[in-house]
Amino acid sequence: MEILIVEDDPLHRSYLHDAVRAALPECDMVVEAENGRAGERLAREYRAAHIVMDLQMNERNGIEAARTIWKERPDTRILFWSNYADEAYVRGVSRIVPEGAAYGYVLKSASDDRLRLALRSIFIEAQCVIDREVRGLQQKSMGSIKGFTDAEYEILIDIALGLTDRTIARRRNLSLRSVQNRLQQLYEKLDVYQNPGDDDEGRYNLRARAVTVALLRKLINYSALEKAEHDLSLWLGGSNGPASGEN
Amino acid sequence: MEILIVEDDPLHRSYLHDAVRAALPECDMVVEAENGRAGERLAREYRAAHIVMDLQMNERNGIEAARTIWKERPDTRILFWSNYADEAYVRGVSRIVPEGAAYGYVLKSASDDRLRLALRSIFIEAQCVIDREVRGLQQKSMGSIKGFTDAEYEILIDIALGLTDRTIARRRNLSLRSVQNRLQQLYEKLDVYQNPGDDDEGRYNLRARAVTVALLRKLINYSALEKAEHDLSLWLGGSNGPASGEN
DNA sequence: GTTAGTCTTGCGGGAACCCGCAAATTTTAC
DNA sequence: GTAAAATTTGCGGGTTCCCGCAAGACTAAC
Repeated sequence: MEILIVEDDPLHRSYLHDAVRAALPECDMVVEAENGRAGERLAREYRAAHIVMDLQMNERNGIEAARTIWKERPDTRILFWSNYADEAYVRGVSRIVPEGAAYGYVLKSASDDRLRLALRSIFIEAQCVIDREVRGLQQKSMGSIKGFTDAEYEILIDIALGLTDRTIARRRNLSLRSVQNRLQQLYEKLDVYQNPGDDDEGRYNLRARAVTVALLRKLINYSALEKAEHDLSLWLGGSNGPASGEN
Repeated sequence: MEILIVEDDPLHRSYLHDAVRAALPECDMVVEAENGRAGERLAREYRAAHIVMDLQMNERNGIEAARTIWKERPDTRILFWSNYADEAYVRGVSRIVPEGAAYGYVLKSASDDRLRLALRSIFIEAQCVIDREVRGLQQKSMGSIKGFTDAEYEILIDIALGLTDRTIARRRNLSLRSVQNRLQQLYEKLDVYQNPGDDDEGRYNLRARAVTVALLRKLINYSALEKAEHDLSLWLGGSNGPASGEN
């Protein structure tokens, strides 16, 4: 069995290496990559079926890398090992995991034991392992309570990018008013309206405020913005006519 | 000689510990803290004169911690050891370093040797050591070329927080029009105006766009926002009349 | 089908934003 | 000192944003 490690921090990389060796004696080869781009390349080169990698890397972040890897081999098993449980990451991951694929999401703060267990569960048993805290977010983001709709998340991204209502309307194929409706909906969910009990003042610019609140709540983060910016430039460049099937 | 290490990642902490032991044989005691708050407490407890710490920690980030530590003992020598060279961090640090204090700023990507040298320079020679890349940013942020004025940075923060023009005017003791002037100035420097050669469309909401561009350029980042949000709530709470001598 | 619910769209208006213009003020330079 | 440069402020208006109201459209359940 071979395992590919994708992690930019040398210390964490060697820690992971040791952990893999210890947890999986049946593993006879460990390959390391120090960023997403190298990770993709090595995954292709070695036909890697077992990968453990960080989200948040410089050259190419984990979500991007995982997406192309899974596009080429949907049965690859990937364990995400990340510092944070930002909703942006969790949403990003569960957006790209293929049907029926085995994957895991473990926080770096987890104990050695927890990591060991996750490694064995995924790579031996082909079983999904998702950290408790992450699990919580997943529930929220998907379904029932207090979660953000895809529509709401989408428009959040759009105003975070700094688009005007009109541009958003064009991009999402909506009328101007619909865009504004979604915005109001978003403002409500983010609870951006200042407590009117106060003075009439202390007012916020709702649009800008929404973005900040989302950032502070970790609904979006730097890499989500980075990706969104990239998608946007594609859309702008690509004869902004028919919506390219960006999912 | 005693040294206090403030770093939340256990791996990095123990690496630092080893590095300190190796670089400074004259050091006879190493104390560790796992976040900014604990760092402040231990610094007070041990009257620490030599500290090496991370920026970006959960409980209380490095800049906050350094500020209170330096407020109590301005001659404390602090080596900042950080992952990133965001302008937000660099600006934040150089904003709080006391007159004549010795400090350092080394990136985690630096070699063992570079770290060793920095440790000795600061704690033995009382000499400032700032990483090349960081140095570049510092120049820019301070002085001559392409840098952002304090005024510009200030208003950037304000719109990032989602304040209206009127609220900003009140907060900074300016007229409405002056605020808008500063905004235009900021838009210009951030180069937010879309290329007019294109279609008449693709237009941005300048205010929101400015914030995103600043984030992507790492002029501001999560912890800067967090601090700004905190300052804002102080100002809002504190009978938003006379500007409290913040900073 | 009908009924209720959500989503979309248009209209209209008040508020906020963006900004050119020009006068008043402060800062800087010599 | 005086001149030049940068900031601040007011006015005015074009644009965009925020949103209440109300009429279609589409879905879901019975």
